[in-house]
Amino acid sequence: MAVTLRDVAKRAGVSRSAVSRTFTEGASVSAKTRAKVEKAAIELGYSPNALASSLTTGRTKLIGLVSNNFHNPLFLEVFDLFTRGLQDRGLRPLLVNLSNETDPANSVRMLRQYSVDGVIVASSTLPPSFAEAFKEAGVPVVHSFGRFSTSPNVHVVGIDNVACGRMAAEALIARGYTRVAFLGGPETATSTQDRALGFFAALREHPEIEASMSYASTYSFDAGRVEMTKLLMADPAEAYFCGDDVLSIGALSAIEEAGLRCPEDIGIIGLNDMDMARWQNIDLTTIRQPIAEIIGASIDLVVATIERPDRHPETRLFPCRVIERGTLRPVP
Amino acid sequence: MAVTLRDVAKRAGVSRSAVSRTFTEGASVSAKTRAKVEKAAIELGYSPNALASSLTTGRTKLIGLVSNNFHNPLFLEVFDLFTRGLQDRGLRPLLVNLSNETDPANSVRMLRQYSVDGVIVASSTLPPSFAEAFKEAGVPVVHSFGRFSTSPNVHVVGIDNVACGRMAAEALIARGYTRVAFLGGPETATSTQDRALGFFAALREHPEIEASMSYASTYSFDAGRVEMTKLLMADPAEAYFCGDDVLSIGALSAIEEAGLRCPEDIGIIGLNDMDMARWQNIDLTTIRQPIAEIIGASIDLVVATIERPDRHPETRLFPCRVIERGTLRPVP
DNA sequence: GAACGTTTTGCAACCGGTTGCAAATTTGCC
DNA sequence: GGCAAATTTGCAACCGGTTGCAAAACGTTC
Repeated sequence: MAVTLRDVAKRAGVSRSAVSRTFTEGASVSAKTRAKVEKAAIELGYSPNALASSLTTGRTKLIGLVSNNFHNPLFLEVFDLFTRGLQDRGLRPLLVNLSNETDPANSVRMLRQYSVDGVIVASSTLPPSFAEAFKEAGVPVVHSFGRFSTSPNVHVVGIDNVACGRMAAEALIARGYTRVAFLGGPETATSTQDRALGFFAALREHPEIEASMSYASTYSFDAGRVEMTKLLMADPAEAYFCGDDVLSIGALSAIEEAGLRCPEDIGIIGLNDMDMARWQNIDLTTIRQPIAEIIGASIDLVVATIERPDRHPETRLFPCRVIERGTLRPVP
Repeated sequence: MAVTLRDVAKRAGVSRSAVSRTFTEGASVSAKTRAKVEKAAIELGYSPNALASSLTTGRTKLIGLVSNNFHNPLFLEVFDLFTRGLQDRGLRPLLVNLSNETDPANSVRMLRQYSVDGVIVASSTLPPSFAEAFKEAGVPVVHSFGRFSTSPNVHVVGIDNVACGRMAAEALIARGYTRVAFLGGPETATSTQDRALGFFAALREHPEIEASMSYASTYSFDAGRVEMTKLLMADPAEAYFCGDDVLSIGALSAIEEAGLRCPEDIGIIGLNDMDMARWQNIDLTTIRQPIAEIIGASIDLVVATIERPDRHPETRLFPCRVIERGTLRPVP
């Protein structure tokens, strides 16, 4: 069925090497044989077997794309950008859905079996050790949306979540809120931990402001709604920094359901600026995370690491900024 | 760096064949050598190279997952289910993002280079010819969410869009609307064409009901909002069947923006029942498309076709049903 | 212990490519 | 046309596995 190198060689009347060389960049072939080979290849509908060649070259152009975020609409944008970015560089994404798994062993084994050239871990909830497991197995790896560290063991690309927490606090303070709160994602998510850190650090400089904190069980609409409903029954704060946009939207829904209005009764600021945040019926004030830049840098970094595996681990952080929309009252 | 069959064989003091056989299901190895080999394999951290073995076995366990829907939140659910479903069967998804490409030639070539065992085309907008190109290239293929045909050339799994259009019309009629309309997706999408067909077929049996139609430029929030805004400026219908949920949400936003209420002033019924449709601040009445079943069947079918490539093309359709929520007035 | 049937084993060829090397061809120059 | 240098070519070995086949080892039975 499949047409191979040998078939083309026979038809073109040349050796197999000649055929191989016409399909390898920068190999030594005369114009004449190249023409013969190309003609035969087209006639037979030949295209080289990438996996067979990987055996000798050691490169598959396969990149493992590992994620556990298949319920946050932001990640559709993330997958879109990753797949397009990889394709543009001639690389192929092998997608791994972690679901509830947190042990890297299986993923490492599987991706090594497929000899991926590199791995991108795209998750803001997995611990650094997850990506490190790939490094230990000798697989070039980049942790996208991962936890910032000054002395990282693996490449990390993302944002400074501590700074974002601080930025959120300052945005609330600037708008004159005096009773604020952080409604975080899951307590175990590194992103939530860091955002809380920054949020409360900023507030420590403003002792006059009352602050509290609670956790949603996941980064999801339902969890945000449930948690906010609970908060509304007690004595809610004037404004909330929500762990991310989808959590914010859940909270907004709870507020509306309770017959309250946003921002008149309660303010909300999210984080991510996912596509949906600008939908007019949501119109969420949020902190933009520059995902296109993060993803571009992640791909660049994994490619660079494939070329020089001993490259020193690096952290690349991108600045975030507040996107002013309709869920916080304006700065006075 | 990488540890190979030969290393394990040497350490275990057996032939390479013996090692290969201990890792192949149902091969003939004595308990004694198996134990020796496994011990050596663990000590060296060996796991077999899936791509090398694919050379002789002809199976890579790689499945091409091709889609052009990276902006519709429904497809995050779709990718989640596909990746999990494939993983559960020991298969690996190689993701292809079509973006604006409609010519299958590139995808076919690329996926053949990677010797995928099969391909799943997940799209409700691509024409049947797209999936057929894979079949012609000898690659087992299933078109998920594809156009229903009584004499298909390739396997199709999805819903009967004509029947859904009819169901939508009947739902509106049953609720006493007398001026209705279809706000479709892009005119070229097969799903929109078929839904329109069914919608107007049902209305032909009710000549007393006024009906009209328009197209949104894409299946997206913005397109739905823009189109509905335009419609509201003229003389809008009492109720709209929108091409899908995300279009519906855009339309809802436009309605709200115009100071109108739903369902009091205008009714909306969507299609898909994506996760977001049940969010309380959206609460969209819609027609549920059973995506988990569709995806499960698609995987089963591609696996079956890999085993018997000459399998006769088949259409598997799953029934849809109306999910009653808050954007249509109740049945009297 | 011999004869026989079963398992298990290793050899060697193969899957579809790549690549170092030496031989063959071409090119440039006088 | 002759010669040296440069380019192109094919051979053969290899990448990391699998597998048909014949030989070797094993287990039974008498």
